[in-house]
Amino acid sequence: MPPLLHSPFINSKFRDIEEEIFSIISISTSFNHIKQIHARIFTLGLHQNNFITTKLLSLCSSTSSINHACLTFRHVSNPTVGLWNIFIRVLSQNNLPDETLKTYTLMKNSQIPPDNFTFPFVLKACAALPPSPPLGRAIHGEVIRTGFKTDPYIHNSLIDLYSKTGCLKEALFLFEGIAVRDVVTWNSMIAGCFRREDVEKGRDLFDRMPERNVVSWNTVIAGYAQNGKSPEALRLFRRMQSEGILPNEVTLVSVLSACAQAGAIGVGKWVHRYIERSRITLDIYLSNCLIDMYSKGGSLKDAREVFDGMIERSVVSWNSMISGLAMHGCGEDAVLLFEEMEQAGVEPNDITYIGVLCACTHARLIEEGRRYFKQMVEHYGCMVDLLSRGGCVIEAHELIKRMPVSPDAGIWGSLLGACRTHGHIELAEHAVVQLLELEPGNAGNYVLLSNIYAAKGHWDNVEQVREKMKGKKVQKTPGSSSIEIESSIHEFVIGDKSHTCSNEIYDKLNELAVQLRLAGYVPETDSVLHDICEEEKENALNVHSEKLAIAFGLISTAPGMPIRVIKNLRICRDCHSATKLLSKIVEREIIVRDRIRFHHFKDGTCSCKDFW
DNA sequence: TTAGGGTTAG
Repeated sequence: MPPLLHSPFINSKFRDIEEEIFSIISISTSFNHIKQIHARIFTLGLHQNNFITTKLLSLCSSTSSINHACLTFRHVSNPTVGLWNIFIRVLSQNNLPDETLKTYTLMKNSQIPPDNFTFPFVLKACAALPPSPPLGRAIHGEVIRTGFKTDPYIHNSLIDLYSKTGCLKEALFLFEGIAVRDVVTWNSMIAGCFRREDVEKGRDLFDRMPERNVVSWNTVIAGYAQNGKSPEALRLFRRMQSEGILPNEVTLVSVLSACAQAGAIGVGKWVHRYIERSRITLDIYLSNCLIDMYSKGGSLKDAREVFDGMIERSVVSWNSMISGLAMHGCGEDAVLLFEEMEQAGVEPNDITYIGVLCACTHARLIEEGRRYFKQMVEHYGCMVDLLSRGGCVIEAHELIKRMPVSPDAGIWGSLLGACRTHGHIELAEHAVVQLLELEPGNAGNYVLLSNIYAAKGHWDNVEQVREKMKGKKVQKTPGSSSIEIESSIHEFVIGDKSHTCSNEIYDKLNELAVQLRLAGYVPETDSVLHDICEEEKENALNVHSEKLAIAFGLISTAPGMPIRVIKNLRICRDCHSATKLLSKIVEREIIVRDRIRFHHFKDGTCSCKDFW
């Protein structure tokens, strides 16, 4: 890089020294430039110059040269309130809440009273700190004492603070309490509602707001996506487009995340093409989302293409690709990629380890799993899952007992799931007792226990569990399956007759049932929870949501086209064996994504090799 | 100089 300050062009053009420095700062882009400029400022004795220091601090901020910003600020003997504010802004915007608050205290100790520009950044820092409610309230008190509570920026910052720290009531109180609300006020409040999972309230505000900008749309689309309501997120995205609002990078990140959740690869591909032909930068967030969308949509090849094409990768990029490979049963490739990641010097985090252990679980790499586990003692939960699903239920339980920390619900859940597969009633009851203490409202735990009793024919116990569920007002998550046809998501629940093509779907199902029987299919009725007769059990199995989605897929797509179905829970054993046979009968590849992994059914077999 | 929206997991 050429030395900026010795450029004859610059020296001759700017006689006035202050103006020269200012011009150089305005064209500088790197830390190297800053060092040169700073040396010159010192030589010329300009380090007390407020105007120049202000510009230099802003440059430090935009190049993330925080240590240099501290150095610069420390050399000013009597900083003005404006300079304090800029320094506080640099710290706050660079995600250093502790330093921000320390500097704020230092400012007050130097007898410089804060002004309306100080508080927004101090409040932002409060929102980023864990013990923030009391701290935030203390600063709120100072805002009131100093008479700034009506400042619109500060008011918005307070709403944002309370909504980010879980005090939605306080945020709403402030929101309701002002006469003039700008678009930021509304956006902050809506984001707060979605963050606290109050989707209805967030939507109500969004519908009522007088004027919306791209951030408003992004907030509500992200809100739905993050609350697991991807079809609504995608609907809003379509509405946003029909209203002529141009999406930006942030919009598309949430849209892709919704596509990944819903397995909507058609919409996802459209977004990918949109990015390529628009002015949107394919940044690291977007690339990561594309990887996730393609792997969850069933196209590992496209995911890998995006990953391989990335110039810069974050830990999230590696995690998404590793989990993608694991999800598709490519355990060895996932492990290889993990090793590549370590060689690239990227520090793995807990999510990486979860991905790697999942890869070992799905590919039966028990020994490798044990080896990696030694590197990740804190990830006991995954190890319990690996052992449990591999059939080593007792060993898994022993491991839980040996754990140096209290096992969480996930660990007991893994053990319970394995007990179901391997029929360990006593251990299952033990796991349920632990689980119900940790998460009394989770219906899944009751359902698993009930399934174990049902599989063993202990109907009295099934009834007891059902009564307990009723008594505690626990509701089971209904199983549902969805399929994307021409960019629309069609969702089915068990016995669903609400679809407009319902008659055709049931005709197809009946036709398939006959073909299945002829091919030697025997229903696995122990997948049915209820205490009903065998024939009724068969009927209940026939109308499972995944079967409805597959039947709809068959009648809505051309012969030979693959069928992709997304299920919110695990695929049941009966649907698994029926789908294997179906893939052969109808000569189609059927790809089912369940809650944990993919099943690629082809020519009568499944990629999971009946182990999942 | 001043506020709001983004990715990966069992």
